[in-house]
Amino acid sequence: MGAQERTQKEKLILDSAIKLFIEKGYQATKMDEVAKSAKISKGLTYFYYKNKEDLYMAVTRKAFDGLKDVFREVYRTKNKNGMELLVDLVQKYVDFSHKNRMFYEAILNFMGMLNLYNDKELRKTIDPLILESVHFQKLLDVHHDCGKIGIQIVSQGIKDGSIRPELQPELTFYTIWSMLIGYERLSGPINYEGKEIKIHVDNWRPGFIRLMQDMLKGTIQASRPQIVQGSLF
Amino acid sequence: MGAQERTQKEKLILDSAIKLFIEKGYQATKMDEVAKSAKISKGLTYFYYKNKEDLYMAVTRKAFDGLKDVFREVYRTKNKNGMELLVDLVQKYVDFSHKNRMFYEAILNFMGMLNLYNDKELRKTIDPLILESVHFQKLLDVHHDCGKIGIQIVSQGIKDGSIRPELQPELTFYTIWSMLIGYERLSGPINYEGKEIKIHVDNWRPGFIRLMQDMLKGTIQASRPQIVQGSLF
DNA sequence: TGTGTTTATTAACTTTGGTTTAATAACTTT
DNA sequence: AAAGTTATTAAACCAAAGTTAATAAACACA
Repeated sequence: MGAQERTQKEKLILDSAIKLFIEKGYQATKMDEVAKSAKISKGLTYFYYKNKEDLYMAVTRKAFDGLKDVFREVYRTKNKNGMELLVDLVQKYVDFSHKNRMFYEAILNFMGMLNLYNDKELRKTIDPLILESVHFQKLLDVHHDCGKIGIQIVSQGIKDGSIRPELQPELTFYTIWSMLIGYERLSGPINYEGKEIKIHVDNWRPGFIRLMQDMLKGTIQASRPQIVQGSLF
Repeated sequence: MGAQERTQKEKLILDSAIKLFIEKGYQATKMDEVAKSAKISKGLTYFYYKNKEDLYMAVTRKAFDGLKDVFREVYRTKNKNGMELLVDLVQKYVDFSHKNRMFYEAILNFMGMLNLYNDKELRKTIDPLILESVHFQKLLDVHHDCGKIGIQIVSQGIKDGSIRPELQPELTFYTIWSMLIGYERLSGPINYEGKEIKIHVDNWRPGFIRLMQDMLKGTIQASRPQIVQGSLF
């Protein structure tokens, strides 16, 4: 059996895992089920993946590759200035995270691991098998690639004058990214004491983007009020 | 045995769990160990807590109470305008998250659960035992309280003129909070291909706060460049 | 102070589910 | 076709979460 067939079996297992992770989440998905869904024995999944977490890393890698496509797609757009590209990126990023909840959860989980990974002491808490994993290694690259593209977009915005020149592209892009991560985490309809409070994505997003633009532009259009449909109190 | 003693045993178990979670993390901490550390039998931990996750919810509750204290402490400060309070909050929030890594991790995890909780379909993926848990219920309150305080601070800033008046307090505060969440997640020294890239908290934080201020103020001091000590590329 | 009742506590048991193993089948190479 | 390598399975293993059934301690209250 050649490498071709090997990767096909791997993919079969991966697809089964993805299907189940989307349906029931990582924890609730059992290796038995993955194997059953892929119509192989449980043991074989351990031939292709070191353990359950390694399988999850493979899923995460697919997820992050998808996110990188979003970055690339935006970056390729012609006839837009840096600020416009950044707004596009925000829109597409949020869309991605909403349309691929499980994938995005995996990406966030990986970023949590990165935090540990980048700390000499805390790195020890990560399963060494995972650190060796080809998927984890690739994820480091892809994460870095995304950062690189984002920074390029900010740089471009500074060059074309759509972003104020005294900003430092690295810090600025990472701040934008951090906003996005938090935005995604906090957004969604918020329920409290039965009643739904309308800090919903669809309300929040325009204001969020406006705030980001204000932050990056040299001037503020103070006369444009935010659109609000509901109030918290 | 009265309610007094019951809560004392509960607290004993909780403290043991916290100690171990800090040392080795949630996953790596075994219920056996928690019991042993509390010098009781394993079965008894299941008398006081429904299951391991319920115990974790109790820990999370303590964590979020601590975060709420940060919010309250800032809000009580006299002789500062809204913008200054907000900057204080950011500083204290980030300090809290750094000094209480495990607690903050628990808070973020809870926010992830909230995302599921607020979605009719995804709510089903949460263990029903947890949804009933008094700790989970209390967490909904505390989360809400924090939001309330933050929104009050922004409102105050608008009243005293330190934050531009056309901003909507709810959306604005949630945007700030989302920035904080992401900032915390992305910050820390970033290692890539062996070399350490200096997007480190200590570099990033001043620029981060400046960007936030720019976003909220009517005017931008374009002449203050960000302090940068390293470059990505 | 004795008795019934509720609450606390334990040790031993059960179950679940990730991981290993040892044996076998299939394919490759020479 | 024999030897070697890779793929595959069923069954065993085992760690750790969770349950149970029996007992002890506390309590109520007559």
